[in-house]
Amino acid sequence: MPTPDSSAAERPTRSRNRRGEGGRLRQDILDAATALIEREGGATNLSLRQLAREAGISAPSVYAHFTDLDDVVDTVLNGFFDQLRDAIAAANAAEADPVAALHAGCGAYTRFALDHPGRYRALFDRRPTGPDATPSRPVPVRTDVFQTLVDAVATCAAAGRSATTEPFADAAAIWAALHGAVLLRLSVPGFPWPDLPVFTEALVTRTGLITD
Amino acid sequence: MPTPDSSAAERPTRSRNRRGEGGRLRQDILDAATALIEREGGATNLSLRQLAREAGISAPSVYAHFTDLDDVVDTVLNGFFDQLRDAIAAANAAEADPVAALHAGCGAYTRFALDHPGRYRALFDRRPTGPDATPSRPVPVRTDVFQTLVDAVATCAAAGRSATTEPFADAAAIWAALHGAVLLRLSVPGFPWPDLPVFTEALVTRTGLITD
DNA sequence: TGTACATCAGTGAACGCGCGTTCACTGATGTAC
DNA sequence: TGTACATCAGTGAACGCGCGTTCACTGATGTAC
Repeated sequence: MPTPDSSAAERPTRSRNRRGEGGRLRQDILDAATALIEREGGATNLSLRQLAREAGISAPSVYAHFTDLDDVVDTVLNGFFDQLRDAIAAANAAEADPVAALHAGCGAYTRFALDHPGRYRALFDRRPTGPDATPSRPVPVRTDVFQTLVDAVATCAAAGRSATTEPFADAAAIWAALHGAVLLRLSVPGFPWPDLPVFTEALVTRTGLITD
Repeated sequence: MPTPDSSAAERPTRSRNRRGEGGRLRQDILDAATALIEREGGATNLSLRQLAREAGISAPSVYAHFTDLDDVVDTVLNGFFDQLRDAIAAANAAEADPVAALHAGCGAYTRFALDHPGRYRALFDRRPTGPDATPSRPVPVRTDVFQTLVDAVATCAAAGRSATTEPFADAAAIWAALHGAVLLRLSVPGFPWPDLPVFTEALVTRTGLITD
């Protein structure tokens, strides 16, 4: 019995798709990218060869389905944004009371981030596209995800449950607070952070000027 | 007149230090790292050769003063933490009124972040050091910087100007909100963010349960 | 004052590596006759 | 039903590049005599 050849792990292990089913590799590549982003804690430093290895194919095979590594990442990130938006919307819709709905949506937001830290980081880890900077990552942050939050705050205000006079600004404040709360937890893991749900609820109540 | 040789730009241009002044290169390397981090918007992807190019020296020269690229980055980041802490402390100390002092400190925090986005990102852009992850960046976040904030909140509470019953937790909430506010601005530059000073003040007032 | 020498600051070439991308190719699968 | 062929999914080798790190070196500066 020969010792396992470590370079064999680099060889494609995947069995080929049947004719007409070549499109399945596309999904496999996206799944591999997701797994890799989650494992690496972000999309920075992701390489095409690493992705191919994860998917069990050779590097050039990626080009049959995507123009670029950026193309893969763009597609994956858009899927993440959809997942996040859907999670928030579902949590929101499950509560009849407007304040409970707001809290539920925000809770879903932070839960998504802490359950999938790599995904969450990848969504917001953009380099500035300044004059000198390389335009490496063109996908903008999908601000439609944020709209759910504005609506939830506005609904609270309409029901007389929030003292806000500027739902947009206050929703932005909540968003910022949620973002900071989860990112700091990820960046400073050794810190004695308070319990997240309690923390989030207090934060939303105060920042959103929620009243009983 | 020969056309400028583009590879000549890669050649070291720096004039050598005199004997006994070799330590000056150390500072030049740190300055180059700072410039590069600021220009690149973070310390991720910083390379030793790029650093040497920026400093006008050859790559191996770095080893005379640092064990590693990580060693350079660690040193620079610790300096950034000092700058941030000093900026907050100075703003804090300039105000006699405890609430004004808290606001001033928080204002200094967000100003530092937006004035030096690359520096700020570098401070908090840590990859998780999980089982599979490479332990590439060992510098922990310097939480002593955060202590200033806890003290400022506690001082407000002692003066009866904050309704907080948990200064630590509420200071953590303020920190998270500040962090999110600046990072989201950097990550989502196209968004119609409210004016930062106003935003920050409202955020601190609400999250810190500040009273008049 | 002159000179041989030690030291110091830093260089340049070289190594092996992983990368993105290209190109000609292979061989299994399905199809036309 | 059998067979020649087109297509499709994917490979493997090769390229030039930037990287971290090593090593022997160079040549200016200071020092001992």
